[in-house]
Amino acid sequence: MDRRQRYREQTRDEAKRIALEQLAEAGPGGISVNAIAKRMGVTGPALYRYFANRDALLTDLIEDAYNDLADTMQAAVVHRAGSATQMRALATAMRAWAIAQPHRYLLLFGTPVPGYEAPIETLAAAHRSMTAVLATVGEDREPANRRSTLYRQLGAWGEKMQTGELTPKQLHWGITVWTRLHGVISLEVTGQFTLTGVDPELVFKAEVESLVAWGERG
Amino acid sequence: MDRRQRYREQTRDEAKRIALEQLAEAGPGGISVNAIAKRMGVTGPALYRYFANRDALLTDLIEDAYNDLADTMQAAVVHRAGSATQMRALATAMRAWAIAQPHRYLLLFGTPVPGYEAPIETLAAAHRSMTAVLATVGEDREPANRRSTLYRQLGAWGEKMQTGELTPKQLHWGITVWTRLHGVISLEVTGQFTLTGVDPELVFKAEVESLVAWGERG
DNA sequence: TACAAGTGTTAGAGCTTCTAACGAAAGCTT
DNA sequence: AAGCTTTCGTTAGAAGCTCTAACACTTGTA
Repeated sequence: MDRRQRYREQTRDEAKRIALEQLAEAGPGGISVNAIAKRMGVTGPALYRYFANRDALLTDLIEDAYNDLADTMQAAVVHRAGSATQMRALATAMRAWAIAQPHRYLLLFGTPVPGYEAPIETLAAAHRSMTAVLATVGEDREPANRRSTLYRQLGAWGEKMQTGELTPKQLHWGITVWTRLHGVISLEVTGQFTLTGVDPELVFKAEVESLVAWGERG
Repeated sequence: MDRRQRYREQTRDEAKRIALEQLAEAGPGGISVNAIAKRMGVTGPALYRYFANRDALLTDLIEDAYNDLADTMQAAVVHRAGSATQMRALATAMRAWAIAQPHRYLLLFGTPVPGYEAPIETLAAAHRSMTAVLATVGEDREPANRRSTLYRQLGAWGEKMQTGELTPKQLHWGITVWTRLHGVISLEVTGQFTLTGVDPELVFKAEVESLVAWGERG
């Protein structure tokens, strides 16, 4: 990494940092290349040497967020023993990440930014997230030999993901964990609980315990 | 309703209709007052006689969507007997509505449009949606007399909503139904299942059956 | 018939993304 | 060291956007 390249990285990072602030303040639509440049002390068109266009900047933000979330989830489950413990750690970490930066969570799971197509780079991050989820899966005490369409698709997915010895039932459980945690978190970060007066954290914790109880049944 | 007012309604409706097309094509950011006006055969500023500004137009779209979804859910559970049947009908209707117009579902539950604050008018719609969900709740065979914080908050919410004789446990179940259905639907409409090759409909149906089974246990 | 209300127009300020052309600085090669 | 190439920043400008102001025309009412 020579000098020029390092400087280039710094400029890109600073632009992204400011973009994240704008994102938090005014949503994805509030991110303006022009305004970022102004705050960096350069003119608007200068930034186009660093990002092909506004969409490219957004794509970078999304990729970073994917990786950051995957890191967080992975770190939460590693060095922990027992699927119940791992489940609680994973769930807590995931929600904490989302609550700390709702706009970033919504960048990943909210309204998709138009023109964005998940690039191959995010595949690795998605894979790491899912691996973290699958670490919380308990053992399959009575492997189902039912061969439904869903189980066949799950089997194919498992092979593609190289998940080792996990049964379709376990993979299905992983997806269920994912959808249920996301269900609560998503409604919380979009503010859908505020009208009810019910504390979303308590709802979330109850959902996690329900998952733990179900998981311990095998 | 005199002539002028009727004409005014028509103009507003046409503008909203075109806005929905733009929404489907390019997301919320793709909605342009100017472009709508041009397609209607008038100049840009003319539309500002009908909507105070772009945000007001978006707010109208959101309100309409809220009401439409509430109508759909309400219609799904009414004239049906048995909580399991009602649950399946509600879930199917909710998902069908979301899949048929993902952009509209995301207008409600995706990234919130900045500057939008849920007006009182949507309260009624939210209430009707929740009532539909609560219709699928089975009886509470052993009412918990546990007095946790969550149950106290649920109780207060129930009184505010005038839900009649529903116990906190039943209200909690209603919220759980809501978050779990939303969890799967939300990930489906944002395209998060596509990489897995697993059919979201099958995942959704499995989740519904899991809810039905849990509900029948009381 | 006269007046008021409603609806449309053009002009324009101020913002945006993004391209084109130009000048200056930094690094590499001979 | 001299010269060439790559990189980076500038200004100018096209084309779009939201939204306001001022003006004209049509419609409904007193």
